[in-house]
Amino acid sequence: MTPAKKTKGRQKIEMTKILDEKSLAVTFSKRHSGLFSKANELSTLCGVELAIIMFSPTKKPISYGVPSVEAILDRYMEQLPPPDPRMSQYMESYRNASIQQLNSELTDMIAQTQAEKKTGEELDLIKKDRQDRHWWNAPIETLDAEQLEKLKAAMLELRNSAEKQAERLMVEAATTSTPIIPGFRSMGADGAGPSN
Amino acid sequence: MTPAKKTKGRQKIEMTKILDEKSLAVTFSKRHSGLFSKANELSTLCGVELAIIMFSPTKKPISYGVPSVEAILDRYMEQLPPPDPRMSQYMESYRNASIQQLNSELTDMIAQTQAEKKTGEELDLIKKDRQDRHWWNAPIETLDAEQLEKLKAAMLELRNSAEKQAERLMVEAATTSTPIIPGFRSMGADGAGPSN
DNA sequence: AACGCTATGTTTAGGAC
DNA sequence: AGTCCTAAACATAGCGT
Repeated sequence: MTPAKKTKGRQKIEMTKILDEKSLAVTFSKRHSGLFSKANELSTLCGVELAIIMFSPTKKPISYGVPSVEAILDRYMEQLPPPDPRMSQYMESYRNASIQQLNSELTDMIAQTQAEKKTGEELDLIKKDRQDRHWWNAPIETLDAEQLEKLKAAMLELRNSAEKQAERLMVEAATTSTPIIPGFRSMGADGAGPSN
Repeated sequence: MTPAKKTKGRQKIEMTKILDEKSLAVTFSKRHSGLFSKANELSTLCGVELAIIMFSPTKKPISYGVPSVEAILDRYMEQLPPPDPRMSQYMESYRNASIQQLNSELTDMIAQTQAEKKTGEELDLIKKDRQDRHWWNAPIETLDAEQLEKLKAAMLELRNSAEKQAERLMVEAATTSTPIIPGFRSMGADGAGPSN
């Protein structure tokens, strides 16, 4: 007998550009989310940091990144050409001084986030006592996993935008003949200025 | 009769970080190439330009890009999110926590910059050519005392923009709903992108 | 454009080289 | 780390909503 199949099921398709605009849109929609899903799995399974940037058929930029696209891009570009020695000199002191510390705090927080997830139920009890405060205003210990994720993401964003800002500003400082802050002379501690 | 299966076939695995270092390496190897393969298919089927950048478990950078990673990154860089002008009372505690620390360390670094200035002489000796495909890679001719002066100003600027960035990010983190796929960012989803 | 559906194509865990 | 193998898990084409 014939089971009378309801659909044709998945059909094999040729691996060339889809011409029909309609089905191209559908395929892109399905496959791009599939790709992101795969990326997410790879990231969580292997603890890997990655970023995907693409431009849809309608030229719209779509991106996915763990911990963030910016973080990956910055890290990727850092290791390409050996930057100017002077640049690394200042960036290094910058990183070693402030950013790295912020980074280590984040690392601890991230580790803590993992732990919190597992014992997430205990947190519900603690939360009740602190509801008069905004979540990010509360001690880390009282935040639930979701909130910690947001905070973590925010701080990671902050760290990377700070790094990027620093790079941009320092390049400007070194290449621009126009003062970044018109009228700015020096800061209190210095008072030296262009001494030589 | 028992068909006596030769293998267990594909087994379902838990979607958490793989602990066993051996199988993690294997899984990464298989899945990362699988991901690239999917990316390639998406690219050819839909004529889409995309780039994937990742850092392997051994921290090695691996990338895939059509037509090239650089092309995608450059194009992506051109559209950046505008800062959020409205700030609020939410930042009070955050300032007092992280930014304040960043601030003080920035101050220390600026002081350190003063010391660096003394060795500014040798900077003139270093003049190397290199590619400057990215803005922050632009050649830096010299870093004389006057430019160091500007650098300090830039540092102060950095501190300010870091605060503003922090405010924006924290507000976003506090108001944004949890994404289905952590880390997913579509230009249409967050409303920040200028799109085409 | 997103979601549901089913049948089928594709990927991959586990194991062996 | 790459390749081959099997069988089960998973992704998705084509269709309807």
